[in-house]
Amino acid sequence: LCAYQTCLRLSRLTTDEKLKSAFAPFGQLLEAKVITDRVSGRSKGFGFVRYASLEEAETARQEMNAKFLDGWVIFVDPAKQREQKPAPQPDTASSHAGFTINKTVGWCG
DNA sequence: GTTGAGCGTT
Repeated sequence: LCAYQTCLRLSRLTTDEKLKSAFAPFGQLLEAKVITDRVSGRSKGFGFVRYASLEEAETARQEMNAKFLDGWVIFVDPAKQREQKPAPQPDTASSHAGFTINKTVGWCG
């Protein structure tokens, strides 16, 4: 992975600009987004920020965790990937030696 | 004008 995502629990008054301006000086902010409700179009009360390296995310976490933002103490936590990995199922093809038919796996070209 | 233990529209 080339980026570290961070989940933020913040005030409803906080917007993307406030989030970006609040977490920008701590590192290279690749993405700063406040989750808003699709129906009401207002903030859900949390957002996400993505940094280019881990130390930047750690610095932002240590500097902005449990700090005041828009009159509200926010929480900074590592976020889970939105794209969860498909399932790293172990291939049992090589386990059954002898019964393995020539399965075409790994044809990248 | 509302708020808090958790996770998002590409």
